[in-house]
Amino acid sequence: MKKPTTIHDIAKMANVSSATVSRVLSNSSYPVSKELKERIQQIAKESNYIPNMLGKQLKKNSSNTIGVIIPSIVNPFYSSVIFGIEEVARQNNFTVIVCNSLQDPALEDEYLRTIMEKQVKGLIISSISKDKSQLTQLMKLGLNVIAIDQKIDEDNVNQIEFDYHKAGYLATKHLQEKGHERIGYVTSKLDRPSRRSIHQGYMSAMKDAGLKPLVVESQTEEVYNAITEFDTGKQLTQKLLEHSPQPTAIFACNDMMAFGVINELSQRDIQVPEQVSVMGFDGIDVGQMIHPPLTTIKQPDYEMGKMACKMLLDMMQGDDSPMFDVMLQPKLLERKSIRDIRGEGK
Amino acid sequence: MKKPTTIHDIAKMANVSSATVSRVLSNSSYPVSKELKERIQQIAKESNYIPNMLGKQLKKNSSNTIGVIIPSIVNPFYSSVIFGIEEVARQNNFTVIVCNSLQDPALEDEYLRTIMEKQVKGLIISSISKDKSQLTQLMKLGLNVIAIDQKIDEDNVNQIEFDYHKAGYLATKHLQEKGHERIGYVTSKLDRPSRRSIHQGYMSAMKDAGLKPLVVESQTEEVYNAITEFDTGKQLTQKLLEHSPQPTAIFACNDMMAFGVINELSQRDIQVPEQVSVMGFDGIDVGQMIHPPLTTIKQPDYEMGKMACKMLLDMMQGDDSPMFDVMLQPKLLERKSIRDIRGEGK
DNA sequence: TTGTAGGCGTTATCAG
DNA sequence: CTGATAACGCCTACAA
Repeated sequence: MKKPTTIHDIAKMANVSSATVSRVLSNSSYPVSKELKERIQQIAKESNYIPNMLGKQLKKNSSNTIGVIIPSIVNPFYSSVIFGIEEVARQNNFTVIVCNSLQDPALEDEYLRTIMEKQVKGLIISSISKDKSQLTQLMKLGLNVIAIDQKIDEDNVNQIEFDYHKAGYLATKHLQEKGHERIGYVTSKLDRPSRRSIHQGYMSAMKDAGLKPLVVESQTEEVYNAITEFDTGKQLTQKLLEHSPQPTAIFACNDMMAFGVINELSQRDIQVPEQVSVMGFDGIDVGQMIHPPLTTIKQPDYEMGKMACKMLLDMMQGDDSPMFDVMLQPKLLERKSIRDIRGEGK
Repeated sequence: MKKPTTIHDIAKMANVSSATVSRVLSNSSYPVSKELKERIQQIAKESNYIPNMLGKQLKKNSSNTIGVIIPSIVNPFYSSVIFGIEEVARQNNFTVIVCNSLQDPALEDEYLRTIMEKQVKGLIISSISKDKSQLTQLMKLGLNVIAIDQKIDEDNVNQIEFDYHKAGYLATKHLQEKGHERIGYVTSKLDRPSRRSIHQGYMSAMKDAGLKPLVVESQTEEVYNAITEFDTGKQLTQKLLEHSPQPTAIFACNDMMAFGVINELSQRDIQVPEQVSVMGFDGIDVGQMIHPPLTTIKQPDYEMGKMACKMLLDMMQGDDSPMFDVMLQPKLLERKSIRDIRGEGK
């Protein structure tokens, strides 16, 4: 395991100065005679030269790296986002550092620190912590920030959000259009802006249609966990069914929960969608593999990742054309878990 | 956006040399008087000093970063692995760079290159490319490598694998113990060692029990994609059902495919598990949310990530205690998709 | 077109 | 205990 070759080594071998080698090997526009250029490239190849980015980056004071802080990569929603980010990053010769904050503000801060130390100049974050003081301070030191999913109300932070309100509205509206009037909404704790927005979307749609809302909210705070969501879905369904008259449709705040809803209904021999319709939220793949395939709302997660990364790179290039926040629009994935009950006695 | 403070700035403010500042701020064991130490720490804090790792790392020639190359982070199996890796990495002040190779050897090589350039000294890889020449060359240059999931037959590469063979055996055996004799195996293309091992496990178990194997293999090569697996499951089930007498149990090479199997059976009004039992493979969360909950084989993915990272860090510390390859053992998750048919006329 | 030399921020060696 | 000073690998005025 000998020392790696540097531009100086190559300079010696070629009997030129290291400056010239640098100019050739870094594809500088600086003029170098063709003959020399080729010789140097040749030698570099033969000696398996690998540039040391630390040197380069120290000099340039930037690291061709972007940081991504999200609650948990295990949440398929976020892994799609990252997938999009990573794709764009790679195309631009950037590298991605992934950080799972686990919804823990302390961890989030710790990661922010490491990111700064590593001279990362761009960050995509779905932040959960209330206190944005560290973040704003770091921005003053030159950190470019794009907030995804969870809004950050600070100047110079560009947002790229989902239109949760519209999504909630859209889902509810769709159920109404299929003739449903008693539509229940089951949701995990309304302790995050995104969840509150969906809820509000539901409320607006009900109000606009002159219908009485029926909401059941879970009180347990939890870190993302598929099974928990599922169980919550079951429990909330139980509660919901205590109401009389029973709803003809149930809208769940995420797909896992919708699975729970369907499961609970089946266990009580209530047919979906014959007796009760179910609307999900998220559009995860398995939704189309269950029975009945789940009608749901799809948020463009992968696209969010790509767009976030593009915006971030623009921002870092000091592209001073003004930036705008983006609100990504939801899409209805119509499958088979909702029944059209128009024109029926019910 | 002014220049960041360096140890020199702090040195000036404290009227000491930058050497002393370095010794204090890097927690060196080098003796510094208590009084000075405190003063420097104080000033560092007041001036919001953030160390520049590029400088440090250039000097030390290492980057406190590990690289992870996997086919795709969208595959929940790999996102669990990464989750485990990231956790251990963080605890040891390491940072993780994630690379999606998309099963493309060219991309894999590209990533390897960037990783080396960034002076990353440790790599965890699930490699898909046949040609390991670049990898071995990089190892000579000091790259520490742990291979996960996909075996790499090179010296100095430590393996941490799943026991796919045993897993396949275990699954088949379980079906047999429930009285099944005509057990079909549906699998995606047997073009990877892992898949071949499961298949062989199945074959051994059938042979040991004196039963005739019944295998249907997909011929399409594909990148990981949940829906594709599902559809493949459906198609292969169709084929399988053409055989007579029909199997009483179907074992699928992954859970998504098992979902497809179940779906196809339901569509043909074949009850699971009453008429045909189904065994999955992977243990993804949603398996317990479908109907019937899927009996399956769980590979310890998260643990694999943790272990891989621990081993890698040991390796990088030049811990010269000999390393051993690890074979992680599968576990049967018994749920409701398999029926006990012992003592029946069938 | 090429070379020289200084510096990016940090640590380590060697004197004081 | 503290301080100069020389690296680490690369880039870039500036000079030739």
